[in-house]
Amino acid sequence: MSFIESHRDDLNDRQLEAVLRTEGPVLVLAGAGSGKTRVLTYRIAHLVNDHGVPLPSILAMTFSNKAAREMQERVKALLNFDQALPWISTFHSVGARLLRRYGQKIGVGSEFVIYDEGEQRTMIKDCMEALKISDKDYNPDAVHARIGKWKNEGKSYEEAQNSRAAIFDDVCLSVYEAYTKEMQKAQALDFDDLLLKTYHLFRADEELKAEFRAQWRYLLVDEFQDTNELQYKLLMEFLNADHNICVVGDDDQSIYGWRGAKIENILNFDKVFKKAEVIKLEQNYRSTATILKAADLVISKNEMRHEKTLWTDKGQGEKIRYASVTDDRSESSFVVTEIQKQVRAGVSPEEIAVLYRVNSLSRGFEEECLKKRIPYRIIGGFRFYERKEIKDVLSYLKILLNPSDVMAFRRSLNTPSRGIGKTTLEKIEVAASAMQRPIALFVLEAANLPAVGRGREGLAQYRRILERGFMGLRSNESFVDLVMDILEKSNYVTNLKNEKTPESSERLENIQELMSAIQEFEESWQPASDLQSGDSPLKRKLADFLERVSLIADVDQLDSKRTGVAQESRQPQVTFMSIHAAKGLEFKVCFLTGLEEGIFPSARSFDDYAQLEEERRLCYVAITRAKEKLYMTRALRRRTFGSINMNLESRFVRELPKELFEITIDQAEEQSDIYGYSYGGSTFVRSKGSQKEAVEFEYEFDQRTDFDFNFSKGERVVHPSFGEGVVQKIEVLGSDECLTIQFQRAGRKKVLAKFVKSA
DNA sequence: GGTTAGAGTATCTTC
DNA sequence: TACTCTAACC
Repeated sequence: MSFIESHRDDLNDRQLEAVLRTEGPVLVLAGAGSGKTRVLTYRIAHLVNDHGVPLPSILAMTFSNKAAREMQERVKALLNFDQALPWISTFHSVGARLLRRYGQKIGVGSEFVIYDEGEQRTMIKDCMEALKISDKDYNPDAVHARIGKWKNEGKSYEEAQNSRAAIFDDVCLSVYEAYTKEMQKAQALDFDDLLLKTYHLFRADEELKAEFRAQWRYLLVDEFQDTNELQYKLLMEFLNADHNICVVGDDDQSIYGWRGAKIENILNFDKVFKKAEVIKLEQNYRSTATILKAADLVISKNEMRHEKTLWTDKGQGEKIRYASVTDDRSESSFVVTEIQKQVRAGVSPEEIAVLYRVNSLSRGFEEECLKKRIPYRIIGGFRFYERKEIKDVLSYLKILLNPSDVMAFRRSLNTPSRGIGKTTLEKIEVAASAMQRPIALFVLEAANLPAVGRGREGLAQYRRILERGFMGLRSNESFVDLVMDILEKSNYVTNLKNEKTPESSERLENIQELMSAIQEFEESWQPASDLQSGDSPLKRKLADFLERVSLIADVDQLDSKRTGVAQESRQPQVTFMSIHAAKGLEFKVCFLTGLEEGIFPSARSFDDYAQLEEERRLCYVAITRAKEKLYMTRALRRRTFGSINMNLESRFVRELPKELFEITIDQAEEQSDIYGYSYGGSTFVRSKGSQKEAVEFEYEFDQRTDFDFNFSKGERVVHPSFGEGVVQKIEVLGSDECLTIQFQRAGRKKVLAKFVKSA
C-alpha cells in the first residue's frame, strides 16, 4: 500500500488534493489553524515514498529555524529517516550554505561572518563619518533603511545607480558603496546579503544554476505571504522549467510588510503562474466558533485579500472575556489573576500566552508575575545572543575564524579594558589597511606596530590571546577548552567577578549559559558531509556554531534564558510575547492585551491605509492563536515613555458585537465624556463638543509595599565596600533582589540584596 | 585613555 | 522610561 493510501484518513479532501497535486505550480491558501504544516510534510513524504523522489531533490523553505526544525522532525517521523535534511531550511540558511560552498565565485570568502543589525548600524555610521556625512543631516537609520530597500530589490550599489530619485538617494548611494567595500574588507555579510549574494551568484554562474535547478525538482515554500521581493526573485532563480513549486500561505497573516514582505507575491501568484492550481484550506482545527467569528469580523474589513471563510466543527465555546480597566497596572493585575484562576481550574501554564503589540508592554506582566511568584518566560525583547557579554566573548571567536572581521576586532581588542583607545585603534586600522592585511593578522605579525603609548602592554597581551587562539584552531583541542582558555587569558571572567554588582553577576550567569550552549553544541555536532574542507574539526565546529548563533531568531530559542524564577528550572511557564513572535503557535488560553488606539492599532498606521490593513491582519493572527479561551484587555491610562497617556478603546474591540463578549469594566472614567488619544509624545484630552486642550497628567503610582522583602524603601543599610546608604528602589532579579542604594560616600549604585545588611 | 554624569532623543513589530 | 552620545574631568 502506498504511503498516501495508508495515511488517507489523516487528511481532509482539500488537504489531500494539495498533497497529491505534485506537478506544476500550486498555491495553497491555508487559513489559520487549517493544517498547513501537515500538508507540507505529507507532501514531502508522498513525493519520497510514492514517487521515489530523492530527498535532496526537494527544497523546502521556511522563515524561522523553528518552523524548519519542526518540518524536519515531522518529515523524519513520517519517513522513518534519521539523518539531517539540509534542504528543509530557512531562506537565510540556504543562502549561507550555498555561499560558504560557492561564494568564492563572486568574491565571497568561505569564512565570512554575519553582521547583525547593531553591527550593520555601526558600519553605516563609520562609512558616513568617513564620507563626512553628518548624522545630524542624515539619519543613519534612514540611510540604512534605504540601502536595505535597494538590497531587497536585488540591487548592488552599481545596479542602484539609475534608481536615484532624490538627493537623499545620492547620499545613500555613496554610503551604500562605501558600506559594500567595508563589508567586503571585513569578509562580512549582513542578513540581506545572504539572499542578495546568493541571487547574484546564481545570476553570475549559469552552470551552477543549471546544476541546482536540475537537482531541486520540487520547491516548497512555507509562509509565502511573508516573502519579500528578493526572496521571490531568488525562488525564481531556483525554479526550473517544470515549475513544480508549491507555495503555502495565508494573505490574511501577512504581518511583515514593514520588513519588505510583499503581500502581492501571494495575491498575484495565480496570475503569474496561469496554470497554478489554487487550493483553499478553510477548515480550522484549532479554535472555537466564537473565536473564529471574532477573527473573521476583524479581517473581513480588509480589502486586499483573497476571500475565504474559516469554519470549524468545534462548538461555540466560551465567550470572549473583555476587560476595560483604569490603567496598565490594573491590566497586569487582572491578567495575572485570571492566569491564576485558569491554572487552578487545571490549565497548564504552558498552555497560556499573553500577547501584546509591542515588547515594551511585557514589563508590567513580568513584574506582576514576579510579585505573585508565577513562573513565566518572555520570548523576544532582548535576545540572548545580543547581550553585551555574549557578544564580547563571541568576538574573540569571530576574530579567530575571520581575522578580517573589524567589528569583532574592535570589540575584542579592548574588552576588558586594556588601555587601548580610539587613537591607537585608528592607527592600527589605517596601517593594516595600507598593508592590505587582515587586521588581526597584521596585529599579530607586525614587527613594529604604529606608535602606541600606554596601550603597549595591553596590546602585547592581546597578541598572546590571538596566538593562543590560532594555535588552538590548528590543534584538535575541544571547543569548550578553547573558550575557557580565552576567558582566562583575557581576564574577562575575573574582572566580572571582582565587580560584584547585580549586573556583573547576571553577566556571569549568562556566560555560564553560553558555555553550556557551547558544550551542548559540541556534543551533538556532526560535520556537514557535503562541505568537505581541510580545516581542523575545531575550526569547522566554530564556524558552524557562529553561523547558527547569527541566524537564531527569537522564537527559535524558546527554552533560553530570561525566565522569572531562575533557579527552579523546568517548571511549567506562562509565555509572554509579541504577536509577531506568536505567529504559527497556538495556546489553549490567550490574553490579547493593550487594545488601545495608538498601541494596537499602532499610531503609525493611522495615516496609511495599507499599514492599517496590516494591523488588522496582526489582530487576526493574535485572535486565532487561541484554542479555547480568549481574553482581551484594554487600559484607559497607560504609562508610555515616562508619561501617562489616555487612549481610546481599540477599533478592533469596538467593531465586534457585544454578544461575543463577557464584559468587565472596572472604572468610573469609562462613564465620563472625556476621552483622549496620544500622539507624538504629548497627551491630548478632548472633551466632548469642546475645543482641543493639551493636558499634562501628574499621576503617581502607589509605591509597592506588598512584597515580603527583607529590605524596605528608605531603610538604612551597610555594604561591605560602599559603606552606609539608603535604599531607594527595590527590584526583583530572578530569585534575588536588586536594590538601588544612595550611598553616602560611593554615590548611587545598584547592588544585590545579599551583599548588604541593615544598618 | 578611561570614566561618568548629564543631555538629548527615540519611541513597534524582526528573518 | 531607557538608551546613546557627548563633553568634561580624572
